[in-house]
Amino acid sequence: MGTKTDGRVERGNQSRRLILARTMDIASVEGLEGLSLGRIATELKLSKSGVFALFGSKEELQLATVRAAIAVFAEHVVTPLRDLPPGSARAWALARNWLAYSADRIFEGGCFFYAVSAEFDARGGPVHDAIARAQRDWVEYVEQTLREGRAAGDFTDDVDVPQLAFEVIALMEAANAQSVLHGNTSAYERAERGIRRRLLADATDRGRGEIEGLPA
Amino acid sequence: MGTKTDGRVERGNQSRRLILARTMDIASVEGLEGLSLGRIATELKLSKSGVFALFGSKEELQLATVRAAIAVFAEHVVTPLRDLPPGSARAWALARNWLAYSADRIFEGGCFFYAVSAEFDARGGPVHDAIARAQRDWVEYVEQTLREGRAAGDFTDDVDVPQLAFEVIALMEAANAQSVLHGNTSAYERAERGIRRRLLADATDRGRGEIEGLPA
DNA sequence: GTACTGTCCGCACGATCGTGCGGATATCCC
DNA sequence: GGGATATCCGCACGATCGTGCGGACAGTAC
Repeated sequence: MGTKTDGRVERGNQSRRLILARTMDIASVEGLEGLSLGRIATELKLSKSGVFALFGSKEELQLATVRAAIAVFAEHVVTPLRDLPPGSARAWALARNWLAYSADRIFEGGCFFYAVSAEFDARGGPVHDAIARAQRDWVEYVEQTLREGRAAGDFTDDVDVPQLAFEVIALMEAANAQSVLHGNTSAYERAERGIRRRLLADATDRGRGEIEGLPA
Repeated sequence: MGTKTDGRVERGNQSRRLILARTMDIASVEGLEGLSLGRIATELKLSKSGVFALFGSKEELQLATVRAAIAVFAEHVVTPLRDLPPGSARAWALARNWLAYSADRIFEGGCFFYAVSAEFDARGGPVHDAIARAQRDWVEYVEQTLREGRAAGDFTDDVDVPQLAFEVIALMEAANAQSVLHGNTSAYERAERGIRRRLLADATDRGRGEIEGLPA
């Protein structure tokens, strides 16, 4: 449909995008509760009530920030795999993408979801639910990637996919946590080595070759 | 020295203990920034200025909370190992203690340090430093345990101790994270299985026997 | 043109925050 | 006994918080 773009709405969307770009970075460092309408307005030279009006409530701003972060995450970690065929090499690339996403500080405070998951994990409410859903979707995606790799003959038939996904994700998040907390990058190498070995442990000869043929 | 107990400071210490018992639980759920003097005073039926006076500042209260949590952590995870000789069985017991410490919700929001590390990892200041120090000490303790296990002949001579410690800790924290976020306990079994397998991978025949002889 | 709608602002509100001060009370030292 | 010290309180302060209201302004629909 040639829905004419409403100039007013478009201007609002631009403001929303500007705000969310900032709130994602703030939340990755200080958490979603650290967001304050007054502070955001001051930093971006907007009025507090203007920021408020664009989202309706603080909670809605937090939810919008989570949704925006999901899009950024997907863009950096998932989308680049677009053209890779299923297999162990794809799983390996997924892990490397994630480590790069964390190490490159796409979000100022490292992985956005590590920060906000720990903040909201033990609470209730819509924000917790949105984060929990995102985390579940991510686990599901990793498991899906591994299952496809098994179907392609790169992982053994009796591989425990949820177990393998759990361990791979654990190593990734630990690398992010240690790196952000101590400001060093050695954890990424450890995670990479651990993940590589863990994938190889459940790989078939074919799957092993797919991984080992790639640059370390 | 027969330092007579001053009734005044003893009373103060009792109040401090009462307060810290509450702040540790609050912080494990809502973070150290979620602590508010007014709220604590109301919950414990104290005056806000009284709570304030006992710690001097909010930051000092946060630091005292971290110190108290370190003591609780050590009591549940480290102290029970007192009588176990060095070896792979000791390392395995350490991991199981940690998983029990998390699963039993010694702190209301799961592992205290997972919550506050994620909260303060990307910030500066004394609280960040205290948390980072605690984390470093913990990693150091795990590595020490593994080194002693190697010296006892339970792990291979060429075991990469920091790498092994990193992976074991990663699995523990991932179990805590997933369990608290989603309210299920299956992650603990996954972590246990993963840690067991990971320890066995670097164990000698002797070390393997030590672990496998124990109840699963 | 008029009527409507969405963005954005200025201003004010009640609540809560961390902190400081003065004093009441209890305990210790001499 | 008197003087010092530590706990704990009531009260008030300035700051910041999320939220609501009324209006200025711009773009849309007719």
